[in-house]
Amino acid sequence: MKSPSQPRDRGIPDATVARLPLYLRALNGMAEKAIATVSSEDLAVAAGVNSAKLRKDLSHLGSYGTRGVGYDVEYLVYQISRELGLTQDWAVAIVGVGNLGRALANYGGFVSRGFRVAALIDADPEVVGDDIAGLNVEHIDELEAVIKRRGVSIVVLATPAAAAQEVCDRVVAVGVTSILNFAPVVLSVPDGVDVRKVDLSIELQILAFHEQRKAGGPLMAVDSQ
Amino acid sequence: MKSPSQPRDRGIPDATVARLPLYLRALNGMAEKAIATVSSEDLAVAAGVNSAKLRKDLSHLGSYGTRGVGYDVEYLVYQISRELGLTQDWAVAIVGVGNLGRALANYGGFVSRGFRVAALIDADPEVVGDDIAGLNVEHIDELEAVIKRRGVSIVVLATPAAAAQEVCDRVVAVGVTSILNFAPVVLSVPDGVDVRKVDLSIELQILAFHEQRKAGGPLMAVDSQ
DNA sequence: ATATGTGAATGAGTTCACAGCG
DNA sequence: CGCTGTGAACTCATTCACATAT
Repeated sequence: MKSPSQPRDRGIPDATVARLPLYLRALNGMAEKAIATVSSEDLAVAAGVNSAKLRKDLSHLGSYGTRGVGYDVEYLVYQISRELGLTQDWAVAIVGVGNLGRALANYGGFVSRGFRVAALIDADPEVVGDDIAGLNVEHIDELEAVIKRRGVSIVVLATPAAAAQEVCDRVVAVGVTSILNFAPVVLSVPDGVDVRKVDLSIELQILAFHEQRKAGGPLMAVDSQ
Repeated sequence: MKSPSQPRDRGIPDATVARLPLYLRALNGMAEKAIATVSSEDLAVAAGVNSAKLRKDLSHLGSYGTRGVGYDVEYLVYQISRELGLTQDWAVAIVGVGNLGRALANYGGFVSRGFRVAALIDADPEVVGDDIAGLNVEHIDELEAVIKRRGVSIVVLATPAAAAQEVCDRVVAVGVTSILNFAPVVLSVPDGVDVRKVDLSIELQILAFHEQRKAGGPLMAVDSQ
Protein backbone atom coordinates (compact mmCIF):
# COMPACT_ATOMS: atom_id res chain seq x y z
CA MET A 1 0.00 0.00 0.00
CA LYS A 2 2.97 2.32 -0.37
CA SER A 3 2.10 4.89 -2.92
CA PRO A 4 5.23 5.07 -5.05
CA SER A 5 4.17 8.41 -6.42
CA GLN A 6 5.02 10.14 -3.16
CA PRO A 7 8.47 11.49 -3.89
CA ARG A 8 9.09 13.61 -0.78
CA ASP A 9 9.60 11.84 2.49
CA ARG A 10 9.42 15.01 4.41
CA GLY A 11 7.64 13.03 7.12
CA ILE A 12 9.21 13.54 10.49
CA PRO A 13 7.69 11.21 13.10
CA ASP A 14 5.31 12.88 15.53
CA ALA A 15 7.30 11.63 18.48
CA THR A 16 10.34 13.38 17.08
CA VAL A 17 8.53 16.64 16.42
CA ALA A 18 7.31 16.64 20.00
CA ARG A 19 10.88 16.49 21.25
CA LEU A 20 12.44 19.08 19.00
CA PRO A 21 11.30 21.95 21.25
CA LEU A 22 13.07 20.21 24.11
CA TYR A 23 16.33 20.05 22.22
CA LEU A 24 15.91 23.61 21.17
CA ARG A 25 15.52 24.75 24.74
CA ALA A 26 18.61 22.85 25.84
CA LEU A 27 20.60 24.23 22.91
CA ASN A 28 19.53 27.79 23.64
CA GLY A 29 20.76 27.34 27.18
CA MET A 30 24.11 26.24 25.83
CA ALA A 31 24.32 29.06 23.32
CA GLU A 32 23.87 31.50 26.21
CA LYS A 33 26.77 29.89 27.99
CA ALA A 34 28.81 30.32 24.82
CA ILE A 35 29.21 26.60 24.29
CA ALA A 36 30.14 26.15 20.64
CA THR A 37 29.92 22.41 20.16
CA VAL A 38 28.04 19.62 21.87
CA SER A 39 28.00 15.83 21.65
CA SER A 40 24.80 13.84 21.34
CA GLU A 41 25.49 12.47 24.78
CA ASP A 42 25.72 15.86 26.48
CA LEU A 43 22.77 17.32 24.64
CA ALA A 44 20.70 14.25 25.44
CA VAL A 45 21.41 14.65 29.15
CA ALA A 46 20.50 18.34 29.04
CA ALA A 47 17.23 17.55 27.31
CA GLY A 48 16.40 14.57 29.48
CA VAL A 49 16.41 11.84 26.83
CA ASN A 50 18.88 9.14 25.83
CA SER A 51 21.52 9.78 23.25
CA ALA A 52 20.50 7.12 20.72
CA LYS A 53 17.05 8.64 20.55
CA LEU A 54 18.47 12.09 20.15
CA ARG A 55 20.69 11.04 17.25
CA LYS A 56 17.86 9.23 15.55
CA ASP A 57 15.64 12.27 15.95
CA LEU A 58 18.24 14.63 14.52
CA SER A 59 18.94 12.25 11.66
CA HIS A 60 15.39 12.90 10.46
CA LEU A 61 16.27 16.52 9.88
CA GLY A 62 19.49 15.84 8.03
CA SER A 63 23.15 15.26 8.75
CA TYR A 64 24.02 18.27 10.80
CA GLY A 65 26.69 16.76 13.02
CA THR A 66 30.39 16.11 12.53
CA ARG A 67 31.65 12.62 13.29
CA GLY A 68 34.26 12.55 15.94
CA VAL A 69 33.25 16.03 17.07
CA GLY A 70 29.55 16.61 17.70
CA TYR A 71 27.06 19.28 16.73
CA ASP A 72 27.65 22.98 16.26
CA VAL A 73 25.25 24.56 18.75
CA GLU A 74 24.28 27.63 16.76
CA TYR A 75 23.86 25.78 13.53
CA LEU A 76 21.67 23.16 15.14
CA VAL A 77 19.55 25.83 16.82
CA TYR A 78 18.98 27.32 13.41
CA GLN A 79 18.13 24.02 11.74
CA ILE A 80 15.67 22.95 14.41
CA SER A 81 14.07 26.39 14.50
CA ARG A 82 13.62 26.30 10.78
CA GLU A 83 12.16 22.81 10.86
CA LEU A 84 9.67 23.87 13.51
CA GLY A 85 8.80 26.99 11.58
CA LEU A 86 10.10 29.30 14.28
CA THR A 87 12.15 31.42 11.93
CA GLN A 88 8.94 33.07 10.88
CA ASP A 89 6.83 35.23 13.11
CA TRP A 90 3.51 33.73 14.21
CA ALA A 91 0.70 35.98 15.32
CA VAL A 92 -1.22 34.37 18.16
CA ALA A 93 -4.56 35.44 19.60
CA ILE A 94 -5.54 34.47 23.11
CA VAL A 95 -9.26 34.18 23.67
CA GLY A 96 -10.34 34.23 27.28
CA VAL A 97 -8.47 36.55 29.60
CA GLY A 98 -8.99 34.95 32.99
CA ASN A 99 -6.06 33.98 35.14
CA LEU A 100 -4.89 31.45 32.61
CA GLY A 101 -5.17 33.79 29.66
CA ARG A 102 -3.21 36.37 31.62
CA ALA A 103 -0.56 33.83 32.54
CA LEU A 104 -0.20 32.94 28.89
CA ALA A 105 -0.07 36.57 27.79
CA ASN A 106 2.78 37.21 30.18
CA TYR A 107 4.58 33.96 29.49
CA GLY A 108 8.07 34.74 28.30
CA GLY A 109 8.46 31.44 26.53
CA PHE A 110 6.17 32.52 23.72
CA VAL A 111 7.82 35.72 22.75
CA SER A 112 11.30 34.30 22.96
CA ARG A 113 10.33 31.69 20.36
CA GLY A 114 8.78 32.90 17.14
CA PHE A 115 5.45 33.75 18.72
CA ARG A 116 3.89 37.15 19.09
CA VAL A 117 0.73 37.64 21.10
CA ALA A 118 -1.16 39.83 18.68
CA ALA A 119 -4.54 39.98 20.42
CA LEU A 120 -6.29 39.37 23.70
CA ILE A 121 -10.02 38.81 23.47
CA ASP A 122 -12.69 38.34 26.09
CA ALA A 123 -16.47 38.49 26.44
CA ASP A 124 -16.57 40.10 29.86
CA PRO A 125 -17.13 43.88 29.60
CA GLU A 126 -15.39 44.14 32.96
CA VAL A 127 -12.15 43.00 31.37
CA VAL A 128 -12.45 44.47 27.88
CA GLY A 129 -10.35 47.59 27.62
CA ASP A 130 -7.85 46.54 30.26
CA ASP A 131 -4.17 46.59 29.40
CA ILE A 132 -2.42 43.29 29.95
CA ALA A 133 1.15 42.61 29.00
CA GLY A 134 1.06 45.77 26.95
CA LEU A 135 -2.01 44.76 24.98
CA ASN A 136 -5.52 46.09 25.02
CA VAL A 137 -8.18 43.46 25.66
CA GLU A 138 -10.74 43.48 22.86
CA HIS A 139 -14.34 42.38 22.79
CA ILE A 140 -15.35 38.99 21.47
CA ASP A 141 -17.55 40.71 18.88
CA GLU A 142 -14.32 41.83 17.23
CA LEU A 143 -13.01 38.27 17.05
CA GLU A 144 -13.24 37.76 13.30
CA ALA A 145 -12.14 41.29 12.44
CA VAL A 146 -9.12 41.15 14.71
CA ILE A 147 -7.99 37.77 13.42
CA LYS A 148 -8.11 38.95 9.84
CA ARG A 149 -6.64 42.37 10.45
CA ARG A 150 -3.64 41.09 12.42
CA GLY A 151 -3.01 37.97 10.37
CA VAL A 152 -3.51 35.66 13.32
CA SER A 153 -2.80 32.06 12.39
CA ILE A 154 -2.84 30.35 15.77
CA VAL A 155 -5.59 30.78 18.36
CA VAL A 156 -5.22 29.88 22.00
CA LEU A 157 -8.50 29.04 23.74
CA ALA A 158 -8.45 29.86 27.43
CA THR A 159 -12.19 30.31 27.79
CA PRO A 160 -14.56 28.47 30.09
CA ALA A 161 -15.49 25.02 28.77
CA ALA A 162 -18.96 26.14 27.78
CA ALA A 163 -17.71 28.82 25.41
CA ALA A 164 -14.89 26.92 23.75
CA GLN A 165 -16.75 25.16 20.95
CA GLU A 166 -18.51 28.30 19.80
CA VAL A 167 -15.33 30.34 19.69
CA CYS A 168 -13.63 27.45 17.95
CA ASP A 169 -16.31 27.36 15.24
CA ARG A 170 -15.98 31.05 14.68
CA VAL A 171 -12.22 31.10 14.32
CA VAL A 172 -12.30 28.08 12.04
CA ALA A 173 -14.88 29.89 9.92
CA VAL A 174 -12.41 32.73 9.34
CA GLY A 175 -9.73 30.32 8.26
CA VAL A 176 -7.70 29.54 11.38
CA THR A 177 -6.37 25.99 11.22
CA SER A 178 -4.25 25.76 14.36
CA ILE A 179 -5.80 25.83 17.81
CA LEU A 180 -4.33 25.31 21.23
CA ASN A 181 -7.16 24.39 23.56
CA PHE A 182 -6.98 24.75 27.33
CA ALA A 183 -10.69 24.27 27.89
CA PRO A 184 -11.61 20.81 29.16
CA VAL A 185 -13.80 19.80 26.21
CA VAL A 186 -13.27 17.76 23.08
CA LEU A 187 -13.58 20.22 20.24
CA SER A 188 -15.01 19.05 16.99
CA VAL A 189 -13.39 20.60 13.96
CA PRO A 190 -13.35 19.89 10.23
CA ASP A 191 -10.50 17.96 8.65
CA GLY A 192 -7.40 19.98 8.12
CA VAL A 193 -7.73 21.87 11.38
CA ASP A 194 -5.18 21.02 14.02
CA VAL A 195 -6.18 21.06 17.65
CA ARG A 196 -3.76 20.43 20.45
CA LYS A 197 -5.08 20.33 23.94
CA VAL A 198 -3.61 20.89 27.32
CA ASP A 199 -5.71 19.73 30.21
CA LEU A 200 -4.15 20.73 33.46
CA SER A 201 -6.15 18.28 35.50
CA ILE A 202 -5.24 15.30 33.32
CA GLU A 203 -1.61 15.56 34.30
CA LEU A 204 -2.54 15.65 37.96
CA GLN A 205 -4.71 12.60 37.52
CA ILE A 206 -1.86 10.69 35.93
CA LEU A 207 0.34 11.64 38.86
CA ALA A 208 -2.32 10.46 41.28
CA PHE A 209 -2.42 7.13 39.52
CA HIS A 210 1.29 6.59 40.00
CA GLU A 211 1.30 8.00 43.52
CA GLN A 212 -1.36 5.54 44.49
CA ARG A 213 0.83 2.65 43.32
CA LYS A 214 3.66 3.79 45.51
CA ALA A 215 1.68 3.36 48.71
CA GLY A 216 4.43 1.41 50.54
CA GLY A 217 5.66 4.71 51.89
CA PRO A 218 5.46 6.44 55.24
CA LEU A 219 3.57 9.66 54.76
CA MET A 220 0.09 8.33 54.85
CA ALA A 221 -1.60 9.36 58.00
CA VAL A 222 -2.68 12.95 58.09
CA ASP A 223 -3.11 12.42 61.70
CA SER A 224 -0.70 14.47 63.67
CA GLN A 225 -2.02 17.49 65.40
CA MET B 1 12.87 -14.26 29.81
CA LYS B 2 9.28 -13.64 30.66
CA SER B 3 8.39 -16.16 33.29
CA PRO B 4 4.89 -17.52 32.74
CA SER B 5 4.52 -17.66 36.49
CA GLN B 6 3.61 -13.98 36.65
CA PRO B 7 0.03 -14.22 37.84
CA ARG B 8 -1.21 -10.62 38.16
CA ASP B 9 -0.59 -8.27 35.32
CA ARG B 10 -1.58 -5.19 37.22
CA GLY B 11 0.44 -3.17 34.72
CA ILE B 12 -1.78 -0.80 32.82
CA PRO B 13 0.01 0.66 29.77
CA ASP B 14 1.05 4.29 30.10
CA ALA B 15 -0.85 5.22 26.99
CA THR B 16 -4.01 3.83 28.55
CA VAL B 17 -3.51 5.63 31.86
CA ALA B 18 -3.09 8.88 29.96
CA ARG B 19 -6.50 8.42 28.35
CA LEU B 20 -8.48 7.37 31.40
CA PRO B 21 -9.01 10.98 32.51
CA LEU B 22 -10.49 11.66 29.09
CA TYR B 23 -12.99 8.87 29.42
CA LEU B 24 -13.79 9.98 32.90
CA ARG B 25 -14.59 13.47 31.74
CA ALA B 26 -16.84 12.22 28.96
CA LEU B 27 -18.60 9.87 31.36
CA ASN B 28 -19.16 12.62 33.91
CA GLY B 29 -20.78 14.68 31.20
CA MET B 30 -23.10 11.80 30.45
CA ALA B 31 -23.90 11.17 34.08
CA GLU B 32 -25.01 14.79 34.34
CA LYS B 33 -27.34 14.28 31.41
CA ALA B 34 -28.74 11.25 33.22
CA ILE B 35 -27.53 8.82 30.57
CA ALA B 36 -27.50 5.40 32.21
CA THR B 37 -25.74 3.25 29.65
CA VAL B 38 -23.28 3.91 26.85
CA SER B 39 -21.74 1.87 24.05
CA SER B 40 -18.03 1.86 23.37
CA GLU B 41 -18.79 3.58 20.09
CA ASP B 42 -20.63 6.52 21.67
CA LEU B 43 -18.19 6.93 24.51
CA ALA B 44 -15.29 6.82 22.08
CA VAL B 45 -16.79 9.63 20.04
CA ALA B 46 -17.39 11.73 23.15
CA ALA B 47 -13.81 11.23 24.26
CA GLY B 48 -12.33 11.76 20.81
CA VAL B 49 -10.75 8.34 20.28
CA ASN B 50 -11.71 5.28 18.26
CA SER B 51 -13.83 2.57 19.75
CA ALA B 52 -11.40 -0.33 19.42
CA LYS B 53 -8.87 1.61 21.41
CA LEU B 54 -11.43 2.47 24.02
CA ARG B 55 -12.47 -1.14 24.47
CA LYS B 56 -8.87 -2.28 24.69
CA ASP B 57 -8.15 0.39 27.27
CA LEU B 58 -11.12 -0.54 29.42
CA SER B 59 -10.27 -4.22 29.13
CA HIS B 60 -7.10 -3.50 31.08
CA LEU B 61 -9.18 -2.48 34.06
CA GLY B 62 -11.48 -5.48 33.97
CA SER B 63 -14.68 -6.61 32.32
CA TYR B 64 -17.01 -3.84 33.23
CA GLY B 65 -19.26 -3.87 30.17
CA THR B 66 -22.26 -5.97 29.21
CA ARG B 67 -22.18 -7.59 25.78
CA GLY B 68 -24.98 -6.53 23.56
CA VAL B 69 -25.65 -3.55 25.83
CA GLY B 70 -22.68 -1.38 26.67
CA TYR B 71 -21.31 0.12 29.86
CA ASP B 72 -23.17 1.37 32.89
CA VAL B 73 -22.13 5.01 33.14
CA GLU B 74 -22.06 5.38 36.90
CA TYR B 75 -20.35 2.09 37.50
CA LEU B 76 -17.66 2.88 34.95
CA VAL B 77 -17.12 6.33 36.47
CA TYR B 78 -16.52 4.65 39.78
CA GLN B 79 -14.16 2.02 38.40
CA ILE B 80 -12.04 4.50 36.48
CA SER B 81 -11.94 6.88 39.42
CA ARG B 82 -10.80 4.13 41.66
CA GLU B 83 -8.15 3.00 39.21
CA LEU B 84 -6.79 6.53 38.96
CA GLY B 85 -6.85 6.92 42.71
CA LEU B 86 -9.41 9.70 42.63
CA THR B 87 -11.61 8.16 45.27
CA GLN B 88 -9.15 9.40 47.81
CA ASP B 89 -8.48 12.99 48.61
CA TRP B 90 -5.13 14.34 47.45
CA ALA B 91 -3.62 17.36 49.10
CA VAL B 92 -1.81 19.50 46.55
CA ALA B 93 0.56 22.39 47.20
CA ILE B 94 1.13 25.03 44.55
CA VAL B 95 4.52 26.70 44.74
CA GLY B 96 4.78 29.97 42.85
CA VAL B 97 1.76 32.21 42.90
CA GLY B 98 2.18 34.25 39.74
CA ASN B 99 -0.51 34.35 37.12
CA LEU B 100 -0.13 30.67 36.41
CA GLY B 101 -0.20 29.65 40.05
CA ARG B 102 -3.33 31.74 40.51
CA ALA B 103 -4.95 30.19 37.46
CA LEU B 104 -4.23 26.77 38.87
CA ALA B 105 -5.50 27.68 42.32
CA ASN B 106 -8.79 28.79 40.83
CA TYR B 107 -9.06 25.95 38.34
CA GLY B 108 -12.29 24.11 38.97
CA GLY B 109 -11.07 20.93 37.34
CA PHE B 110 -8.87 20.14 40.32
CA VAL B 111 -11.40 20.37 43.06
CA SER B 112 -14.04 18.51 41.12
CA ARG B 113 -11.68 15.56 40.83
CA GLY B 114 -10.14 14.24 44.00
CA PHE B 115 -7.74 17.14 44.41
CA ARG B 116 -7.66 19.72 47.14
CA VAL B 117 -5.37 22.70 46.96
CA ALA B 118 -4.01 22.62 50.49
CA ALA B 119 -1.35 25.30 50.25
CA LEU B 120 -0.14 28.22 48.17
CA ILE B 121 3.48 29.14 48.62
CA ASP B 122 5.59 31.96 47.24
CA ALA B 123 8.88 33.70 47.89
CA ASP B 124 7.72 37.23 47.15
CA PRO B 125 6.84 39.13 50.37
CA GLU B 126 4.53 41.22 48.23
CA VAL B 127 2.33 38.20 47.63
CA VAL B 128 2.72 36.32 50.90
CA GLY B 129 -0.32 36.89 53.07
CA ASP B 130 -2.70 37.50 50.17
CA ASP B 131 -5.87 35.48 49.99
CA ILE B 132 -6.33 33.62 46.74
CA ALA B 133 -9.13 31.20 46.07
CA GLY B 134 -9.86 31.22 49.79
CA LEU B 135 -6.32 30.33 50.77
CA ASN B 136 -3.64 32.31 52.47
CA VAL B 137 -0.35 32.50 50.57
CA GLU B 138 2.48 31.27 52.77
CA HIS B 139 6.18 32.01 52.67
CA ILE B 140 8.62 29.66 51.02
CA ASP B 141 10.46 29.33 54.34
CA GLU B 142 7.43 27.40 55.55
CA LEU B 143 7.62 24.98 52.62
CA GLU B 144 8.73 21.88 54.48
CA ALA B 145 6.56 22.55 57.52
CA VAL B 146 3.43 23.12 55.45
CA ILE B 147 3.96 20.00 53.37
CA LYS B 148 4.32 17.85 56.44
CA ARG B 149 1.56 19.46 58.45
CA ARG B 150 -1.05 19.24 55.69
CA GLY B 151 -0.06 15.85 54.34
CA VAL B 152 0.71 17.22 50.89
CA SER B 153 1.62 14.44 48.50
CA ILE B 154 1.65 16.24 45.16
CA VAL B 155 3.48 19.49 44.51
CA VAL B 156 2.81 21.75 41.56
CA LEU B 157 5.75 23.91 40.53
CA ALA B 158 4.69 27.18 38.96
CA THR B 159 7.84 29.09 39.86
CA PRO B 160 10.23 30.85 37.52
CA ALA B 161 12.63 28.46 35.81
CA ALA B 162 15.54 29.55 37.95
CA ALA B 163 13.85 28.55 41.21
CA ALA B 164 12.33 25.26 40.15
CA GLN B 165 15.21 22.88 40.81
CA GLU B 166 15.85 24.22 44.29
CA VAL B 167 12.21 23.97 45.32
CA CYS B 168 12.11 20.52 43.76
CA ASP B 169 15.08 19.36 45.82
CA ARG B 170 13.49 20.66 48.99
CA VAL B 171 10.15 18.98 48.48
CA VAL B 172 11.80 15.72 47.48
CA ALA B 173 13.85 15.92 50.66
CA VAL B 174 10.66 15.96 52.77
CA GLY B 175 9.34 12.90 50.96
CA VAL B 176 7.21 14.21 48.11
CA THR B 177 7.38 11.82 45.16
CA SER B 178 4.94 13.37 42.70
CA ILE B 179 5.66 16.68 41.01
CA LEU B 180 3.87 18.54 38.28
CA ASN B 181 6.34 20.95 36.74
CA PHE B 182 5.31 24.00 34.73
CA ALA B 183 8.73 25.58 34.77
CA PRO B 184 10.63 25.21 31.52
CA VAL B 185 13.56 23.23 32.90
CA VAL B 186 14.47 19.57 33.05
CA LEU B 187 14.36 18.69 36.73
CA SER B 188 16.72 16.11 38.05
CA VAL B 189 15.26 13.90 40.73
CA PRO B 190 16.20 10.62 42.38
CA ASP B 191 14.67 7.35 41.26
CA GLY B 192 11.18 6.80 42.53
CA VAL B 193 10.15 10.40 42.13
CA ASP B 194 7.63 11.08 39.39
CA VAL B 195 7.84 14.30 37.46
CA ARG B 196 5.34 15.27 34.82
CA LYS B 197 5.93 18.43 32.93
CA VAL B 198 3.70 20.79 31.07
CA ASP B 199 5.49 23.25 28.83
CA LEU B 200 3.05 25.70 27.38
CA SER B 201 5.38 26.79 24.63
CA ILE B 202 6.11 23.27 23.43
CA GLU B 203 2.53 22.78 22.34
CA LEU B 204 2.61 26.01 20.41
CA GLN B 205 5.81 24.97 18.70
CA ILE B 206 4.27 21.71 17.61
CA LEU B 207 1.32 23.63 16.18
CA ALA B 208 3.68 25.93 14.34
CA PHE B 209 5.39 22.93 12.80
CA HIS B 210 2.12 21.61 11.40
CA GLU B 211 0.88 25.03 10.39
CA GLN B 212 4.02 25.57 8.40
CA ARG B 213 3.41 22.37 6.45
CA LYS B 214 -0.09 23.41 5.49
CA ALA B 215 0.79 26.62 3.72
CA GLY B 216 -0.34 24.69 0.64
CA GLY B 217 2.01 26.62 -1.52
CA PRO B 218 5.73 26.98 -1.49
CA LEU B 219 6.86 28.17 1.88
CA MET B 220 8.10 31.67 1.65
CA ALA B 221 11.77 31.52 1.06
CA VAL B 222 13.64 32.08 4.27
CA ASP B 223 17.12 32.89 3.21
CA SER B 224 19.71 30.62 4.65
CA GLN B 225 22.01 32.06 7.28
C1' DA C 1 40.52 8.30 18.13
C1' DT C 2 36.00 9.57 18.60
C1' DA C 3 31.20 10.47 18.00
C1' DT C 4 27.82 10.47 14.26
C1' DG C 5 24.31 8.20 11.46
C1' DT C 6 21.76 4.10 10.61
C1' DG C 7 20.34 -0.78 9.57
C1' DA C 8 18.58 -4.37 12.41
C1' DA C 9 16.34 -6.01 16.66
C1' DT C 10 13.20 -5.19 20.04
C1' DG C 11 9.29 -3.28 22.24
C1' DA C 12 5.00 -0.48 22.73
C1' DG C 13 0.74 0.92 21.01
C1' DT C 14 -3.00 0.66 17.61
C1' DT C 15 -6.19 -1.42 14.64
C1' DC C 16 -8.49 -5.42 12.75
C1' DA C 17 -11.81 -8.79 12.81
C1' DC C 18 -14.40 -12.02 14.99
C1' DA C 19 -15.41 -15.48 18.79
C1' DG C 20 -18.39 -15.49 22.50
C1' DC C 21 -21.59 -13.74 25.76
C1' DG C 22 -25.88 -11.49 27.14
C1' DC D 1 -29.01 -10.19 17.18
C1' DG D 2 -25.57 -6.40 19.06
C1' DC D 3 -21.77 -5.18 21.43
C1' DT D 4 -17.98 -6.44 24.32
C1' DG D 5 -13.48 -8.38 24.97
C1' DT D 6 -9.36 -10.09 22.84
C1' DG D 7 -5.86 -12.79 20.05
C1' DA D 8 -3.40 -11.67 15.92
C1' DA D 9 -1.60 -8.48 12.53
C1' DC D 10 0.29 -4.30 11.88
C1' DT D 11 2.33 0.23 12.53
C1' DC D 12 5.06 3.28 15.04
C1' DA D 13 8.84 4.20 18.37
C1' DT D 14 12.95 3.02 21.00
C1' DT D 15 17.20 0.88 21.68
C1' DC D 16 21.27 -1.59 20.21
C1' DA D 17 25.60 -1.95 18.11
C1' DC D 18 28.79 -0.84 14.70
C1' DA D 19 30.36 0.70 10.04
C1' DT D 20 31.53 5.17 8.59
C1' DA D 21 33.28 9.67 8.34
C1' DT D 22 36.40 13.30 10.01
